[in-house]
Amino acid sequence: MVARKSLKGDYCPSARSLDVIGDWWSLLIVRDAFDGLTRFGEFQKSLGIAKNILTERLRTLVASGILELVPAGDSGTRMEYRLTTMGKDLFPVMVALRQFGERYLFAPAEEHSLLVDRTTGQPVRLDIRAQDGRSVGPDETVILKVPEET
Amino acid sequence: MVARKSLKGDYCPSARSLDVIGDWWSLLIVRDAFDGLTRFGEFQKSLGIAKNILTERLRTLVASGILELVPAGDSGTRMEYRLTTMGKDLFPVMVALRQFGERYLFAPAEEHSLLVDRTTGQPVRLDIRAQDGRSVGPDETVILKVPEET
DNA sequence: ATTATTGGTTTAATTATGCAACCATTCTTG
DNA sequence: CAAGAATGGTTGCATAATTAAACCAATAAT
Repeated sequence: MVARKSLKGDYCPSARSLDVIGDWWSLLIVRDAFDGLTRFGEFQKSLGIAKNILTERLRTLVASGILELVPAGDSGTRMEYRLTTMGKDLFPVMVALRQFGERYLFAPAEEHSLLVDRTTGQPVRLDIRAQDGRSVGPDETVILKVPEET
Repeated sequence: MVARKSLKGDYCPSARSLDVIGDWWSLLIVRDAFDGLTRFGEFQKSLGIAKNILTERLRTLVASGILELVPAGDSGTRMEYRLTTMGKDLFPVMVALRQFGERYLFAPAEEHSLLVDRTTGQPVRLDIRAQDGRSVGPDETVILKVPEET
């Protein structure tokens, strides 16, 4: 392996996102962060990830601006990892993954965790809509490519 | 390494999704498939991925039901890889990744490809809404955990 | 008929990941 | 306040995953 390909320079926004959070563990860490976990040990226990890998991933997520290290409230010098605003904006990605998994990766009767509206307790929906409010799928959209710069 | 951890049995739908498409290349292949690519060589050229890895990933995506092999129209015996219905249902994941990338991973003046409504040419939006239509963010939702079975 | 393209497979080298052992600092508890 | 436990790592080694490059059979083009 020469080096894993970097997609930093790709013109496609999805590719750049995957460059930041597209590895095996990062989105699972982010999921746990959305779930309220903040401490190294919590992530490690929850994910069963090797500690050295967790160290590196947390460092990368902090460097990317998705997590930040803030002093833990418990009157000590310990720190905790929290989602930044940028990190919280991965919410739609998590919801989209969840929706896909719910639909295709569980047996009909199999139970699974559920994302619900805090106030009503009802499940939430994810929609992709045109400006006029129509719901659109992949066949109703086109990706406009930006021509190369000269 | 004993083996990369499998998340098949996780009760969290996001985790199961990541188990299927959470590796480094799969979503990039899916992105290209949404972009209209169908042939082995097209993916290989577009992604710069090693051919043996591409072989394995395509096979896995077919086995997962995200891609299917169909006879290519060009009067030969060659096959092409096409998104299944299940594969097309990854559309929201791709749009969410795109939206995140657009917001955070491009310089203000930097141009990027754009997903637009085919009929109007206007950009599309992605929203997460409660049943009553309110747009909800991470702080307005809770994940209900299914208790362990006894 | 000959050559080029497609769609791979195989091999060897390198990187990434995991596990276990270790360690310094901070908490807790008697 | 001393001693042990918990936290949050680091280090070293073994194994798995990824890569580039060479190779190859079947098809397509000339």
